[in-house]
Amino acid sequence: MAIIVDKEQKKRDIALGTKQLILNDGINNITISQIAKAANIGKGTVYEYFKNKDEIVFELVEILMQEHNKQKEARLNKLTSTREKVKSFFSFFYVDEDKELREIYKQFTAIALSSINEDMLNFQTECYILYEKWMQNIIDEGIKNNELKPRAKNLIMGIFAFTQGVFIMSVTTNAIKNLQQKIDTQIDILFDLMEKK
Amino acid sequence: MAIIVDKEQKKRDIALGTKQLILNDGINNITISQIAKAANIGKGTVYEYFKNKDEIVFELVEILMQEHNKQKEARLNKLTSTREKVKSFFSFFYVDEDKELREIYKQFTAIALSSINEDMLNFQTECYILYEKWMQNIIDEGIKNNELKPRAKNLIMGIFAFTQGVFIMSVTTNAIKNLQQKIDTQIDILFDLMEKK
Amino acid sequence: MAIIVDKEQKKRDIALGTKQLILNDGINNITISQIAKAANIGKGTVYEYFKNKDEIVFELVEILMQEHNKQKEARLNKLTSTREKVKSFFSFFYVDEDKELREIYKQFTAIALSSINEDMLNFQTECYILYEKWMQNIIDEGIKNNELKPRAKNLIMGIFAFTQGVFIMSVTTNAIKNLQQKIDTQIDILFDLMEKK
Amino acid sequence: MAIIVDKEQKKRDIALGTKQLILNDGINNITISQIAKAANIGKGTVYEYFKNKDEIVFELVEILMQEHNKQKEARLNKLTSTREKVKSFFSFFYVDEDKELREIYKQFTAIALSSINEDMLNFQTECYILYEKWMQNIIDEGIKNNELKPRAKNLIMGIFAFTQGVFIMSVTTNAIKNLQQKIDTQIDILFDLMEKK
DNA sequence: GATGAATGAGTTTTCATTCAT
DNA sequence: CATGAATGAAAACTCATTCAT
Repeated sequence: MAIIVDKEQKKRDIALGTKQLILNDGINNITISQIAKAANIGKGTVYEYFKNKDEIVFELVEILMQEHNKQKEARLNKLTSTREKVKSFFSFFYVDEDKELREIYKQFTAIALSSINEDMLNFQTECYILYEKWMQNIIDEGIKNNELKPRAKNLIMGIFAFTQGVFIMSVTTNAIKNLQQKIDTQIDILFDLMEKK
Repeated sequence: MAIIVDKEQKKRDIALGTKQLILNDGINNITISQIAKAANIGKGTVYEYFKNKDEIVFELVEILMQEHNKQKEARLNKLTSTREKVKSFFSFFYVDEDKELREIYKQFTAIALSSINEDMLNFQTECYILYEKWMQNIIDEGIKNNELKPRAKNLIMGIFAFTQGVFIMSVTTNAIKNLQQKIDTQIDILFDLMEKK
Repeated sequence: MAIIVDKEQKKRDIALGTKQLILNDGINNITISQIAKAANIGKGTVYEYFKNKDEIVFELVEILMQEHNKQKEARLNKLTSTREKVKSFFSFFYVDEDKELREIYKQFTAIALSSINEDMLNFQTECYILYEKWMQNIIDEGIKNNELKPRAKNLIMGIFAFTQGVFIMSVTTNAIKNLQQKIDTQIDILFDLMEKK
Repeated sequence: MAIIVDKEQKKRDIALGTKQLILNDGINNITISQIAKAANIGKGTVYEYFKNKDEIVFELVEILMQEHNKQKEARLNKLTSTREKVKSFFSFFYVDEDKELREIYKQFTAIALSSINEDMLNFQTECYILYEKWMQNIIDEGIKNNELKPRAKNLIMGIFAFTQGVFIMSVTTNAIKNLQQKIDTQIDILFDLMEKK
């Protein structure tokens, strides 16, 4: 039992050691040698834990995602109004605190777009479902509190696609100057439709 | 006298020859050797026309984009209602006719996300501005025809981000089952708000 | 006849156009393309005049050498004392005026050391003989003028080897700080032995 | 445990394997492939030990230099008269025993002349300083033994430049027929001035 | 289990030379 | 005569993966 825990921990250590490497050089430009060195292990040992480089990145993203979700929850718990909660929810795309994860998310999305595989597809799907449910609960609570009209539920989901899209556009063009404002405005428009006056 | 070659045409030919290669194997998996073979020229000749592989992909995307825009215009001209025009405008993301360009667009976006450079940034920005103006004109016409309320203009622009985002989600997750319906529904919601009854 | 002259002139033009290229990038790093462009002719045309790159360098060195010798003669004619004439003779190795030719001489010597051929050998031999005779004449004149003892002739020739050697050392090590002083001192030592008091 | 390899020894082996290759084909005409084959290793392995071809040549020159210096010392120890010691010291430039090193020295000098770098400059400087000190000691001993006049020290150093220069001339021209005689004569002239009668 | 030395297939890139016009 | 487009051989270099210890 203890050994299994150790093995899991070592996988995490290797993956986490890769984080700075990715941030500095980009996923496509790092080598197994660098990963091994960053984790203070031999090159061959990397293969004891991962089948290939993509798996390491995958492990890293999973770890960071979990971490991020904990922080997200903590941040959300500090807020009371539903509007603020929703804004905080999507602040991932612009807030300085999430800069590193955002960079890795960008690179991970690039991989997903150019060479998706079953595992990544399932992982991304699970993530999406998790966030959708999470958002669902926030909205439900707002309805229960008499903050929002019941039909709010139907309107809010498009915001996922919008934020994702406007983020991609902000990264790949010069046309989106103030991302936070763009996202917040969109949320405000929706809430003006959804809130009970 | 020396052989006179239309350098621009030859660049186009090489780039177009690369298209099937990219569709089959993906940008990251093709070599200059393959590109040369596909264009029926020597490896060295490729370098007479392009500094590196990325430039070829760039050239190809530019050519296909121009082609696509001509077809887009033709399709739009056949339609009369603004609603249908807008739907047609964003049908790029699901219509079978644009499948190939969509695949290349995906891969190009992947490059943009993982290693953007000045040229790509400018190109993508120009594209975005072009499409925004185009859409602007469609809406303006709808307003002029008394089809739409004047404030329609302000509402429609978020649709770019939405379609982009929902497309990415449809490709990277299993959660988006019917992309066309998702996009059309969103457009319908907006038009129900914008149309004069 | 006129055509032959033209052809010779064109050869000279091509070679001279190569000079700046060599000074900037080094003989090993310039291409036929660059040479053709510098001479404002086509790449194929270069081959009408030269069999290969080495021949161009060769032609250039011959031209510059002739030019240099004219200037050398002019400089020497301005001087009266034999000692000053000898110093001026070897000032090639340090004087700012000859900097460019010195750089090309360096690179030419490098070629000679790594891959000498019959033609280069003959050319270098002729150069050496020319300079030896020239120096001979200077010394003879000094003897005729009763400036030098008759046996001076036997002593002076080692100076060729010395200057050549100390120049190579000044270029390939940090140990030779003041090349002019080193050369002049050596000449002074010899003249103190050779001059009639 | 992993295979333990004496990395330094392996570097030496690779470099030494390159020696015959250089002697046969010249530094500029050998490839990494050839070097790998000569050392009975894979191409990639070469890069585990050296960053590029120049480094290998460098390593080889350092090894051969050390070897040479040991032999030089042995030869010198067998001699008693200072004159003979000095002649032996510079016999490197003509003696058959040092033919191979001389060829490599030639090619190394060619590299130094055409594309010197910090490391080569420092190496060559160190070599020069070493030999200068060595010669210094030989002369000092001659003075202590009452063989030479004390001022001998000042005269002898020019011999380095002379031998270097006359060697270069013997290689790049046909004008130097008997190199050994030229060098020995020069040394004799100096000793006639320096020796106590 | 862990290691890291060894590998060689695979890729990019260069450029002197040719030759059809 | 002049050209410059086309070439492909040849070279450097990379790196994921293997495997003997």
